[in-house]
Order: sequence, then structure tokens, then C-alpha cells
Amino acid sequence: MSVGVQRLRDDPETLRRGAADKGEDPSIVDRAIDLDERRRALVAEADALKAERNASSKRIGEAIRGGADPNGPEVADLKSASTAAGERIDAMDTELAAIEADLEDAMLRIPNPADPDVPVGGEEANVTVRTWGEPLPVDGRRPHWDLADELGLIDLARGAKVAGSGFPVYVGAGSALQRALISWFLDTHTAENGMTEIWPPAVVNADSARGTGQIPDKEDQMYVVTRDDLYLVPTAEVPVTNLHRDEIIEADDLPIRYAAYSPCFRREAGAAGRDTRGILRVHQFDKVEMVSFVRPEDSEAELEWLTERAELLLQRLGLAYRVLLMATREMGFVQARKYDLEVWAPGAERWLEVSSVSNFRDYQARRMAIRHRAEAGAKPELLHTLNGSGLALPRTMAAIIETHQQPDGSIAVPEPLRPYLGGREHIGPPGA
RNA sequence: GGAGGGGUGGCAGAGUGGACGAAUGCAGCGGUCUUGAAAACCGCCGUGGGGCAACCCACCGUGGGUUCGAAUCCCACCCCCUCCGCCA
Repeated sequence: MSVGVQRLRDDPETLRRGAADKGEDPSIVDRAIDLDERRRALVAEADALKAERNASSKRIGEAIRGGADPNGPEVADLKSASTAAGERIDAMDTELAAIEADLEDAMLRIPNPADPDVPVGGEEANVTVRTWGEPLPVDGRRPHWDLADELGLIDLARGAKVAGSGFPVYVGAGSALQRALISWFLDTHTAENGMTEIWPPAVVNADSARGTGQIPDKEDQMYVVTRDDLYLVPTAEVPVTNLHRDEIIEADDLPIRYAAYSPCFRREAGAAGRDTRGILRVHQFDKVEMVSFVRPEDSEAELEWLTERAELLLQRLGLAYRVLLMATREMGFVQARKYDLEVWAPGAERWLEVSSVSNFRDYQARRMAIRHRAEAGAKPELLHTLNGSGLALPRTMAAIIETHQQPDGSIAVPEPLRPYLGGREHIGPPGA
């Protein structure tokens, strides 16, 4: 399940092209088609045998109730027919189970095709949809790793000692700034955007990890607690979207919108070098995530709305940013359409991704069996899920530090955060 | 961690080997009645899979087992509740 066997049968070409566009092997589609056909043939055969066995069992019951000796020859004959069918059924069920396991695995490896208007290609094909604010010139501006160290906001060395490289320690005003950002984000999402606040578990089980598509596709990116068979969450998307796994939601209750803070754990295997300076790429970071469950016809509008909710936060923080429509090979396995919000960091001299807003259409919903009734009494149908960061903390913090740095080495606190910092308008300068 | 109780349709809740895919109630849908609504009454009403269809198959927490036949008996695991222990 993921793209659904119905679509596999009806429109395999879109699935093949979708896989190829995302840089995946399209032959998985044909493997799935083959398994589906074999499965159907076997199911038909096994079901016929089961019907036969059910009928004989029923006859045995009737015979005994009708006065036949349960241990007599008449009943023994009936039993042997049923037993013989049972043996063949067992053999077929074993084969069927193997084929179904293979089919499920193949289906899980077929990516969600991108929407038709998504540009095909890699990074070079991304489209800048819009920009906001003036990217500050880089001259004289210092990178956040210098400033944060000098102001005592972030202690990377001790984080490395205590846990490892990529586990930053936030200190003093640095820690307070984290709290301020989280609180302000959540307050905005609840009071202004009407979302329900969620504080989710930081670990999930395998069913949940599979539901949102972390496994089998991105298993290497997650920290696994093997002793208890749990996964540290790479984003609140995983526990929050799984909140409604295996549920049928009444249409009147849609849309459901959540805002959730969680720590995020990512192994970032293979990542190293220039992009990892300071807190640009770390193993543990904090993020507020927005998650929506909507009627299928509403998901396109919801994607735009969520993107705007994230943009508004950046605007109020006074950070210049751009919105990118991500190309097929940049968007990952499960998304149908994705916008990235990149904020300008004048000290690090680059654009930093601080939010990723995605429409999964029915792909995650199918994996998780999240359905809704379009109207009372109607058949349950899959709904659409979406999510977007609002926002990820470390890079937002880096951009704040670099954008709002003052000539004296202090940092001006953006206006919306001041109430959360006891009215403070500046952090630093050192010795002040 | 230990002892006991329990997990059944959207919800509540019966069902201890064959007539049970499952009583009953509530909710929902359609209808009668009514100016309209309510009440009352009648009918329908789980999910998934296979098949053009008739129809068939599977599912009573999960996975095994016993049996001709399992919601029902046996085993393991998971989850919930109560009590005890431990503990931020």
C-alpha cells in the first residue's frame, strides 16, 4: 500500500514515470504488477477451496445434528474430504503469504509521483516562486558560529563531549531564545491559525515509522532504540500524523490542524563539511511542525495556506527569505508537491532551509488507513495529509543572529520574541 | 517488575465449539405521519479482498496451535483497567 493497487492496475505508466523523475528505479512498478497478478490468481484458487471446505464442514454439522454418529463411517468420509482440502489450503496460504509480503514490500518502494506541474530534475530545476525582504550584503557580517560562541549562546565543544558532534548545548540567553521561539511559534499557530497544540512522544514504534514513510525508505536516517524496538522521531510529523492512523473521521471534523513542538533526531549519515558549520546541520534540533488532515479536494489550497503561515513567522522575525518549488529529485519519496522556505544568512553567506511544506495527497493516508466519510452514511474514503515546519529552530536562530547582529557585537531581539524574553531588546554585547 | 480483570461493528454491549459477520441499545441513512420539526412506527446500516455478475473469501487486540469446523479451547506477545512494588 501507498500508491494503491487500483492505481497500479489502472495507470502504471504514471507510476513508472513518477519513480524515474524522482531518481528511483521504475522497474519496481512492474515487479509489483507481476506480484499483484500472481496474488489475484492464487486468491481466486484458494478462495474456491475454502468455500469447498466451509461447505463440507457445514454438512458435517448438519449430519451430526440430524442424528449421525459423530464417530461413524458417514461422518468420517465427510471429514476426510474436508481434511484433504485443508492441506491444500495450507500450502496455498503459505505461498500467498510470501507473495503478499513481497507485494507489500514492492508497494512500499514505489514513490508517490510528483504533481504534473512539478519541475523534473535536481537542484538546478528548483523554481523560486517568490522572495520577501532584502538579502543583506555580506560585508562585515559575521557568521553565527563566531557570534554565538562569543556571546556564550551555544557551546558546541561541550555538546560534543557530552553526547557527540552535532549535539549542541544552548546556554543562557541562547537557551532562552530557543524557548521564546518555540512558545511564540505555538502561540501564533493556536491563537491566530486555529491549530490544536500537540506535545507528542519523542519516540515511535515501527508501525508509525512506516506510516509516514520513514521506513523502509529513510531507515538509515533514524536513531533506533533496538532494545525496545523504538525510533527516535526525526520530526513531529511522524507521531502527529500517526495520531489518526486506522481511524475514520467524520467529514464535519475536517480539516484537522495540529501544531506540535518536538525535538528532532537525525543521524545525517554521510553529511559532513561546509554545510555542517555551527548549527547548520545537527543530530538533534528542535522544531514546531504543522500537520493537516483535509478533504482531498482541499489539499492544494491547504498547501498554500500552510506555506503562508510559515512565511508570516519569517516576516515578523524580519528575515529575508525565498520560497522554492522543489524539483522531483529534490523532494523525496512521499511528497507530491513541496515548497522549501530558505532564509538568507548574511554571515554564513548562504540560503538556509528553515521550513519544508508538503502535500502527500493520499499516499501517507493509505499507508496509515486514515479515512473520512464525505457525508454521513457514506463509504469511508482516504483523506489527504500535509505538513510543514513552522519553523525549525537552529537555522532560524542562526539567521536571527546573523541578520540582527549590531556593530557592537550584540544581537537585536526581534520584536515578537521580546515578551517571551522578559522584554529584552538586546542579547549581549559581551561584558555588557 | 508482580498479582488479578479485560480487549467484539462509529459508540455501548451480549455472545464459552457448528443456525455467528456476530443479539440488543445508541448514533447514522431512507420512508410513513406532520405546515415544519420532535416523538412514534417501518426499512436499511461493519471493513477489506476476489469476480463482468450471481456470488465467494477473510477479518471479533496480534501471531501461532488444537479441530472436519474457533469470537468461543490452548500457547506466546501487545495494549487497557485495578491493586502491590519501584521511581522523575
